[in-house]
Amino acid sequence: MIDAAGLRVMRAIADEGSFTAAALSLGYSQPAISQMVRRLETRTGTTLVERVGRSVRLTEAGAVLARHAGPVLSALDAAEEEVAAIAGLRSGRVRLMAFPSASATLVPKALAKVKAKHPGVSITFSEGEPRESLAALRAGECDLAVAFVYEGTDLGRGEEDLEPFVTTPLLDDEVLLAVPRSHPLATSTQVDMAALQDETWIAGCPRCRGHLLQLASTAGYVPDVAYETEDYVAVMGLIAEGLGIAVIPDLILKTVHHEDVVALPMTPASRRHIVAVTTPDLQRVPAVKATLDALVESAEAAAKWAAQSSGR
Amino acid sequence: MIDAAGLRVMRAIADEGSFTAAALSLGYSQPAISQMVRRLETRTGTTLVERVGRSVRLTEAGAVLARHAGPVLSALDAAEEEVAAIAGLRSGRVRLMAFPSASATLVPKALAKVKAKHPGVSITFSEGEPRESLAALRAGECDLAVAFVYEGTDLGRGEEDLEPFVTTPLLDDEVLLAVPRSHPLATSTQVDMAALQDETWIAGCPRCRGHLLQLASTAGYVPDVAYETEDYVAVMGLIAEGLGIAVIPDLILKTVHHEDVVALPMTPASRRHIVAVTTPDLQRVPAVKATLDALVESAEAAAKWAAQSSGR
DNA sequence: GCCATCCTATAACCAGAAGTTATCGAGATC
DNA sequence: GATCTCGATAACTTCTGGTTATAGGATGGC
Repeated sequence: MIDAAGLRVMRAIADEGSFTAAALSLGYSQPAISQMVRRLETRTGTTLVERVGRSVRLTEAGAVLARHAGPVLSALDAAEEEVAAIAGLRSGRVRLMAFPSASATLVPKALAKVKAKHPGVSITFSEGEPRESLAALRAGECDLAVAFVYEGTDLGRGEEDLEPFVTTPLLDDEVLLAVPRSHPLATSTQVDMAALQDETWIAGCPRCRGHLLQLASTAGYVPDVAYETEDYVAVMGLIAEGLGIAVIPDLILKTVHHEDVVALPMTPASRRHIVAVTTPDLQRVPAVKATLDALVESAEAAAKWAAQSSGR
Repeated sequence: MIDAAGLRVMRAIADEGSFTAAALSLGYSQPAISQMVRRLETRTGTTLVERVGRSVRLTEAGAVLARHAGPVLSALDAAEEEVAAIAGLRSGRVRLMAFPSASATLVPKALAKVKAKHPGVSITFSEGEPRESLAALRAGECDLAVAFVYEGTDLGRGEEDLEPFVTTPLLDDEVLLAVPRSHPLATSTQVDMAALQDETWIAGCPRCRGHLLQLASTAGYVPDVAYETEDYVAVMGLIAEGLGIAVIPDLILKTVHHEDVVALPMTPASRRHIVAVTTPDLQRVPAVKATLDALVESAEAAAKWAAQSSGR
């Protein structure tokens, strides 16, 4: 019934003492004020201003409205400013989730970028395997997830449903075969998956295990998985001791290096795609967008560095 | 830019959890909410709600708006209620001025009526001769004045300018000649003004003095005014002691009665009109209107009583 | 796996709020 | 008494904020 614009007008009249001056101070024309007051008067059913001579004076009811204008308008301004701060990246919060090996380099770099560019934006970060982070995204407990998809597992179908989300490719991570330096194949430049039928295998996380099974399946056999651990330091240790071999993404090999383990390209080549996942709506939230952009930048830098490093 | 309606919608969405439920709770249709949110989003330049599956969830910015809705809306409601109270006569203040002899009966009766009917309305009352009360009315220091005009002095012209005001007749007060019981004319039923050329006069307030001068002037002489006082009790005392005679309005004679003074009708008959005066705007203010109505009622009752009393 | 159901988005439309310019009339000023 | 200023009014335009009707996508039961 009564709105902020009305209060603003009444306050201007109280402050300025005339319709014309109030109109000027609000950037309106004089008749606009005249009509607005009349509208308010019919709405409230009371006289709000007293037209005396060529000036006007507020009645009691009019003074009441003018008096209430202050609190209401400043509260509105506060709300507007708060939203503007979020829109202008002077404020805002992003809840980011990423799988563990992404946390090592990609995420920290991106966080640093955002922090440098938009100090007001706070990012809360937690680790989680793709399955968890996507569930959190779906549940609204997370705004942006860094996940991965193994090449070959159909995007959009299968265990994780990427349908309601938008994915942004970050890195293509080649999956390599990790064997002990003492292994007969350690000197090969390339290894055929089909030639590994009799090996003993070490599997990583459940999804990685699934990927291994799929690779073997395409090659026509079921691998003998002797060990399972999500701790890749442990995996490297196991390999170094000759207890088995494993398929390990390049990105992980870059972080947990072991001198007694060599990594070899495989045929058929296998990759995992590291992607940032969010919803179309959240992607438009400035802070989320900024974080996403930072992730893309960091990923590009990492890819360049990787290319150089593999080049020499 | 951002208004109360928008906040109300955002709060409803936050409370109800869906556009449809919010629409229902606000009495709108569902598309109205949908559009309102979109409008707000384009205005703020930020995503406010996250459309997830068949439900919606507020983003950080959306939550900010919903959070601010409470204070703003309740402040608006308070303003509205306060104005409604004034409009509904549950509140309100009237600044009433009346000339002294009106204060004796007319005004107290009217005040009592208003107080009984609208206990929330407070009336501040002060005495003042017509000149003062009209000045106060003009200056906005008074909402309603009870004044009088002597018949013969042109309404609307002369010393007090009644032009910008609206006047409501209250009583017609006959002006009588007050003489001591011992006066030769005391037994007359009617006295001609022309026959009083050689009397010694007592004048009341300046205006009453002016009226006396005018009456004498029409009768063709200048009266010998020996005493002037605004205190009518004193006037009566002076008359009773045979120090002079006076023209006194009936209403005053009713209140300050003296057994040694008799009041006689005069020819030509002279009256003063007692009126309530206010501005067209103020007359529409409920509390002022109620007080005015009460004055009219009290005046009618007084007139009836006077008719009976003069009848027997 | 399909169908019923529930939710949001969109289109097309409509009324009224809210602004404009142009002009009038009344008060105040010199 | 002429002039200047201020408010009211009229006529018109624009755009906000609603409506109904309908399409489209997600969810959940059978």
